Amino acid sequence: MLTWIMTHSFLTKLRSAGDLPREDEDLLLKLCEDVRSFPAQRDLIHEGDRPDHVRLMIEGWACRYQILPDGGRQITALLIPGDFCDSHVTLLASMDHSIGAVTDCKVALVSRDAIVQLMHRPAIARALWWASLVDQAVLRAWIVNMGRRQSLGKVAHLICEMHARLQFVGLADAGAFDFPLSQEQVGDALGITSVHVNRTLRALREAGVMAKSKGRIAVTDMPALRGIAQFDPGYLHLE
Amino acid sequence: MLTWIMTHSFLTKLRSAGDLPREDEDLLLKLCEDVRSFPAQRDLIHEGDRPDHVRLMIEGWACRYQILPDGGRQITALLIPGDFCDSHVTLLASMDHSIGAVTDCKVALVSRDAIVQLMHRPAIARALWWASLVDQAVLRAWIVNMGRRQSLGKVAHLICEMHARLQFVGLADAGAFDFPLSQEQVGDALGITSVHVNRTLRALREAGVMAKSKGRIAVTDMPALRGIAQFDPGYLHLE
DNA sequence: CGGAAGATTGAGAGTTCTCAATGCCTGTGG
DNA sequence: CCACAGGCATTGAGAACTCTCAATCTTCCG
Repeated sequence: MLTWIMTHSFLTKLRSAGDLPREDEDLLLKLCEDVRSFPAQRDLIHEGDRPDHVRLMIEGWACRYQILPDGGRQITALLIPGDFCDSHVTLLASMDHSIGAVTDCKVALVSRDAIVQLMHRPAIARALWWASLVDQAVLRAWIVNMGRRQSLGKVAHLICEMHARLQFVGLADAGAFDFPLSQEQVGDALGITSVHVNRTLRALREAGVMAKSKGRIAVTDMPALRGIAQFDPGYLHLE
Repeated sequence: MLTWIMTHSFLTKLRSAGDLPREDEDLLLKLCEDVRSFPAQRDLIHEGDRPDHVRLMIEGWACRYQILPDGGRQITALLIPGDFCDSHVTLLASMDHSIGAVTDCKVALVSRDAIVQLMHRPAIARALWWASLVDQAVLRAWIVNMGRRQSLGKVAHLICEMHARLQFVGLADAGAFDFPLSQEQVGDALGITSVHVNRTLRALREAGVMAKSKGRIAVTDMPALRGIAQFDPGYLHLE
């Protein structure tokens, strides 16, 4: 599985930043031998921690989130296989947010020193920089989503984005894919109430564009869904 | 002015990432000799452009923004002196958003090649990486702001953030600072209507925490304002 | 079978938007 | 120096969207 994700997911993403020499690929594969499992709900990293490892998602979903003084919770990013949890490690003093496992997860730990080593490899440094820029683009897209769309568009856009990202790492086919977020979690990600998420999902179902059951989504009319979401995948910089 | 901003603003930020050797500072200063002026409203970079320069804000305010198919506009970041406009240049194919001048601006252009050179300097590479991580933290804070606060808190938080950032680069004192955004632009940044921004500003004024006239804000009760905003400056990673 | 978590639904309350109308300030031209 | 146009800011009233607070239903699991 690890080998699979490194070759099909993470490396695929790195390659998007340019060609990666074969020896760099080997180096990366060797570094990720320390893989840990986390159960759903458990925090991978907690706000205030000073992690000395960089974490790479291998399996499962996780999320960045923050808790506000009034108890509100906001999810600021969803992490799927191939995503880095904390590019911060080597530079910022401490985590300004937490990362929690949405489902059971497998995460590869790479030591701080190993990352510093890796950064000396031009191709890898470029790839990590590229990944960071894509993360920024996704954050901007979320801001646009929360600011300029109402619930129907928000939910549709989230579904479109996760579908595109999952498909890119080989975890979704054209029509259906795993989507393990509860309605409560979708609400926390979009800044709306779980009750309203429920009504919105019903509206999307009744519009005939998608259906969700258990932890799985089936998109029945992708063009319509993308229309509702005003979804343009360009910001993901995939291909 | 250029020398001033380089020493007091940008370099101050870079130093936050660690000590910067004196020769690196000189190198940076020399690189920023090509400074251009842009009038308010003009785009510095337009979506779809493939810029071959990195731009550093020297004077004035600018904003990243996106226009949606339905005509809506969302500002995803505010740029003040010392901020980079486009760390993207060397890696991503094209801009996925535009950057517009809010006020008259002065911007330093650094060539792509010069940046690549700079990245070979460990201290500078680290500093640029650090700046990018802080940008991400600000984006996450905006997501939290848009998702979990209502208008009063949103506006208060934006004011607190800009005050902290301006103060860090020496452009604000404890009580007052320039704030050139129109109510329309504040609305575009926060995902609310300019009409509602107006009512919200009035509420803050009537609460006695701040006043805004022309392009200037005077905060009369910072603790109260930060309380309303639930503002915790930690995410800016200043100091 | 019982319990717990998540999903679903209804009804009323609250926030924000829309659409206009009006007021204020500034720069321009006579 | 004044009139006037244009861009913001301000205000009101009703509509639309989303939230809150329960209550009920389903599903999953021990």
